[in-house]
Amino acid sequence: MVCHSFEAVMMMPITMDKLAKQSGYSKATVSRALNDDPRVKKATRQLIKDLAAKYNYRPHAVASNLARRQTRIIGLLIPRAPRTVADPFFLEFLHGVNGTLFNSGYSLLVPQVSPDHEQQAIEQLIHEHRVDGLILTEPRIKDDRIAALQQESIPYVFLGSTVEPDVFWVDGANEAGAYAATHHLVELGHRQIAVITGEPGLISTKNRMNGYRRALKEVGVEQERHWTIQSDYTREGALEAVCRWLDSRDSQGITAIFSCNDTMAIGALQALKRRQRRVPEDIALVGFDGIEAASYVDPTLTTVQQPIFKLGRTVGSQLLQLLRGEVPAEQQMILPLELVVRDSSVPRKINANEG
Amino acid sequence: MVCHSFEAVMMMPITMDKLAKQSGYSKATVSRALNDDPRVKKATRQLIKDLAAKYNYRPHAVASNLARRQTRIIGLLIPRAPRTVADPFFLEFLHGVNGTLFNSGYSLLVPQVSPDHEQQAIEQLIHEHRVDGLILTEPRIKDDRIAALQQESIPYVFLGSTVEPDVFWVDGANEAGAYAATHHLVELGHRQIAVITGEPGLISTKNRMNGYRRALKEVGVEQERHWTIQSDYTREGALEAVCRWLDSRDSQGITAIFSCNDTMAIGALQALKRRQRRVPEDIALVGFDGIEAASYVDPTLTTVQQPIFKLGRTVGSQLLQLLRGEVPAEQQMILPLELVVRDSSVPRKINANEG
DNA sequence: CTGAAAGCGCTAACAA
DNA sequence: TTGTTAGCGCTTTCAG
Repeated sequence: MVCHSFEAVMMMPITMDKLAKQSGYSKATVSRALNDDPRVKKATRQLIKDLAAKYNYRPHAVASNLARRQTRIIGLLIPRAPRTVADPFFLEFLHGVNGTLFNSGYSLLVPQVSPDHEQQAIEQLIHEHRVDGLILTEPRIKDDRIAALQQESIPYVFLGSTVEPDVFWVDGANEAGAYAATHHLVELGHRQIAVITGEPGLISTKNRMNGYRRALKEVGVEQERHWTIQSDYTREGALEAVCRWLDSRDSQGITAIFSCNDTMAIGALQALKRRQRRVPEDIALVGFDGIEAASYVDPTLTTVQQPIFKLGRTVGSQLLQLLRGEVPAEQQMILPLELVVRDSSVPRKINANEG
Repeated sequence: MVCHSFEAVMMMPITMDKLAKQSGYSKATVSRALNDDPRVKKATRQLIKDLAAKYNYRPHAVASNLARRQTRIIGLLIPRAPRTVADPFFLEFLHGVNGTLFNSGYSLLVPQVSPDHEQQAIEQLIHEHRVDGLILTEPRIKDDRIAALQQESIPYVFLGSTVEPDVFWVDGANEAGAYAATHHLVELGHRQIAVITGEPGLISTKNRMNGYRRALKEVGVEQERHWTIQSDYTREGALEAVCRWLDSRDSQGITAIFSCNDTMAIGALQALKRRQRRVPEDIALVGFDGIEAASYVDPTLTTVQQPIFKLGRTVGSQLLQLLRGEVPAEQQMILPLELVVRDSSVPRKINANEG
């Protein structure tokens, strides 16, 4: 009994053994019938299935998994502190992944990995046979996880492009998206455009910075050192960093900000309000990701919309293919992004958008 | 092999059998040693553990679970469409639950249950031995799930109070919280206070409505029929419902709104903006839950703060106790809530809060 | 303190 | 088309 306070006196759930006895067939045939093995005669299968239904039989998932050498569980490793599963981007992503996998009978395991033990946690998940596959996020420029994973015989897919070749990944078009965002500001006449960066070392951060720089270079502007507001992809982090930046000389002359994600852009919005800067009149602001909150903060946030949910679905189905032993048509997939212009970059009267 | 493209030629992971052979002890002793059974001699245990470390041995979780008749997986059933795992409240709750359980070696399984198949999904999870315990949310006034669960010998805990006695649950003080929120509006001089309701049939909705009505009655105000804006706990739903309501005669004379959750309050905020009503000058607004967004929407949202994360932790630890066969000190727990006054109810100049 | 042996409930060769 | 027979890798009596 799992638990004393629950040891009700109930009939044991019926097992395949009993079902075999009852039906007069062998365990093997019962197993085949229930798994729709074409070798068993249609009539037999029907008979067995009816009996199973009658007895309300359910296969014991753990036993079946042991015999099949699988778990039907996928591990999803999401970013480490200070970010959490409560980051809206990852929630939506998780939702997409979960939908796809659950429909194929897989469940998601979301370990809480402490910052320093990620490597060890991965190894443990794999070696203890807790998962059939892994989804990893936020590849880093120098990413130890990949070398380690390549030692293992387990399929895995990254959310985000990797430096290493031969890795399956799905990503949004970060460089192009950041370019579009910055270019949008340039077209509005801005030249002195600051940037709020995410965690350094992440490939996504690098790609977005590259897009930002390309848009500036294109019009002959070189990014200045003090245009960079270093932050960590969190709202709190950006709120503080932007406040400090506004109080310093670094912010002089700046007329626009590109934020590497929406969460930080929302923090920036708060900082700008505190310091009495009007958005977009004093400083225009563009975010990245397209989380839901971007559409209802005030002013509404111009952003680069990622197909977050679809990223989740795509990652999920790539992994499913690998699990089935298929070779996905594409090893790497880049999904297009779309600039959504709202009030934080274009004053309301011009912008047709509704709040 | 799980997957052809991954059938690398790697050494099979070492099993307990080999470990036994290597150490010269039997499988039984090895198992005991690794599980810290006090019966094995200290020296032996050390020897075996060292060997295990040397060979980088990991117990096979599935095999161990089969023998132990457990899964170390907890099912978490969250609300059905139109709400999703992406609801900020549930994300934070999930985070709390996950933290507690993961530390004790449990993982969370979050099935995507289609609206009509919830009952069936629960039964399946249990009968297929996929989970050791369940966490359920949003008990309903007439809740079929409970009768069904009582047939099963599996521990479960609800987030939210139930009508049925003998059920383990953890809840915030909904009635008192709603009372405090409404009373706050009353104290500000409001008398015609509308309410945005969540899904009918949910106990939480009922409790919050009761608190709202009590605060009104206390000052001799009887709730009018047209003060009720029926919605569904979603932002989109509330946005539309409030727009319609504002366009109708029902809204005449109303000076304040109590929303049964923050997500809908944010929708209401959008609706009020669209219809050019100032908040709080024309209409004051109070939400419920205390999701993060409440602190950064404009105006910032007065709300009843639930200890969301703590609710998750508490539910998790109640369940853990049940799983260990212990009897929790309290079968039902009500956590206190706190009114957080922000700009949506009290004009900025009066309210000391910072944006 | 340790070992032998019997499962846990299902799947999968291999035979028939 | 079906049955027999071994497992999957670990835990757990029951003996010693």
